Amino acid sequence: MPAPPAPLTPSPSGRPGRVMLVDVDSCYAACERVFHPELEGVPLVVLSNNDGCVVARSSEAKALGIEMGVPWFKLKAWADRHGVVARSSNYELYGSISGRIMAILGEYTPAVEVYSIDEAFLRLPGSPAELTEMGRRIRRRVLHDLGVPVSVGIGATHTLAKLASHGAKHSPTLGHVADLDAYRPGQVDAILEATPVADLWGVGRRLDSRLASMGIRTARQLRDADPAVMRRRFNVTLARTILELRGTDCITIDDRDADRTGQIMFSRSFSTPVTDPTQMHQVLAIYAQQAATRLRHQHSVAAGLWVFASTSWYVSPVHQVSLAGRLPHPADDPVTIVKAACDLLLDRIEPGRRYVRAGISLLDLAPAGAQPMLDPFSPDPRLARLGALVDRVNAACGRGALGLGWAGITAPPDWQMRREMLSNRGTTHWAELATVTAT
DNA sequence: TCTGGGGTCCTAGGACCC
DNA sequence: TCTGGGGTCCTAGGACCC
Repeated sequence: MPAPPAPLTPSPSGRPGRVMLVDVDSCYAACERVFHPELEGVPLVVLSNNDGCVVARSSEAKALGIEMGVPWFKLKAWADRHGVVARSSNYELYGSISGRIMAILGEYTPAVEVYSIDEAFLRLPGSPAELTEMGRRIRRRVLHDLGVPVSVGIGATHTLAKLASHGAKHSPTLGHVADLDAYRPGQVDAILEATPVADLWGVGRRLDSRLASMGIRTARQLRDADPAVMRRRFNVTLARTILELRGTDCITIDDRDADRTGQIMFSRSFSTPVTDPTQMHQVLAIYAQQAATRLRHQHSVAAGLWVFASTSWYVSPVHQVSLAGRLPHPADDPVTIVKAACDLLLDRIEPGRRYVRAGISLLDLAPAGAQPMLDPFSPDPRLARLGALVDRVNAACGRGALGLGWAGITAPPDWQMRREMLSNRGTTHWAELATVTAT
C-alpha cells in the first residue's frame, strides 16, 4: 500500500486549500467491469430500473453515438448488431464500490465532501504542482486497489474544479488530472471562452436558453457578467456561479450529516401496468415498507408523507393521483406508514386505469427519539419494536424475507421491476462472490 | 408491448400574527 | 371615498444535479 500523503505547504487564501474533484469515469460501466474484465474495451451500457433506458455508457458506447436516456427497446436491435453489451443497474454493487473509493479518499484528507455515488470534493492545501501530483497518486491508487478509473479536476472553487475535471476527462494529454491554476490568466480566459455556458455546473437547459437570448453563450461571457444584475434577472444561484468562476468560493456541499437526508422517496415503474386497487394496495404495502426501512436505517422518524400513482406520460390522457398527509404521530414503523399511505391513495385509484408507476415520499423527517410524546394518541411501543424486528430478520435472511400484509407474500408480483441483465453483487453477497479458476 | 429514480436549493405567494 | 405594514412560516413548483 502506498505511503500516506506528505504534508503540503498551506495555501495563502482565507479558507485553507483549494478544491479537488475526484470523479469516477463512466462509473456504472466501470463497476460492471470490476468482476468482468472481459467487458474491457467492449461498448457497454447500463439500463435504468425496469431495463427502461440507458443511464450510463462506457467510452466505447459513447463513441458509437449512444445518447443518455435512450429507451432500450428502441436501441436493442441496433445495439445487438454493433456488439453493445447491456446490464441492468446493480445499485448494490455500485454503492459498495463507491463506499470503498470514499474510504480511500478519506486517507488523503478528512475534508471529503461526498457529492454523489461517483464524485467527491476534497479540500487540500498545496501548489498546483503538488496537487497535480497528488491527483495522479489518487488516480493510481484507486485504479490499483479497486480497478476503477477516476479523473481529477482542481480549482479555486467547486465550479472551477468541475470545469477542470471536464478537461481532465476529455483531453488525452492531461492523463486524467487537470489543475486550472496551473495555467496563466490568458490561457484560463481561452479555456472559458471555449466552454459553452451549458457545460457549467448549475446551468441547465432552461438557463442556457435564457442566457443565450441575452447573448451569453460561453463561460467567459458569464464570468464577466455583473453578478448583481444577474441576481436580479435570474436568481442567487446564478450569481454564485459567476462569483465561483471568478475564484470566490461560495458553494459548499453540506455533508455534516451526510447519512441523514431531508426526504426519503421510494418510487418505481411497473413492468406491467397495475389496473385495480387490490394490486395497488400491494404496491403501496411494499413501497411503504421499503421507505420505512430506509427511514430506520438513518435513525429518523417522519411526520408526513406524500403518495402518488400515475398512468404513462406517453399515453394521453395522463391520469395522476397525488396526495399529501400527516402521520398520526412521528413514526418509523411499517404498520403506521403503510396504513397512512393506503388511507390516502387507495380510494382515489380508478379501477381499469393502467397505472405504470407509483411512489411514496416520507417528509418532515427528524432524528428518532427527539420528539416529546405529548400526544394523547401516543404510539403503541410494540410498533417500534416491530420495525426493528423486520429489519433484523431481513438482514439475516435476505431482503423481502419478512414483510407485513401484502408485502409478506413470497411469489414476486407480476408488476415487479424487470432486471433481466443483472450482474452479481460480488462485494455484498456471499452467494454471489466472483469465482477464480486457475488454468 | 417496452421511455429512471432519486435528491437539493430557491422563490413566490398565501396564511397568519401582532 | 378612505380601509397598515412588517414579519414568519408553510407550501407548491421550478430548476438543477447525478
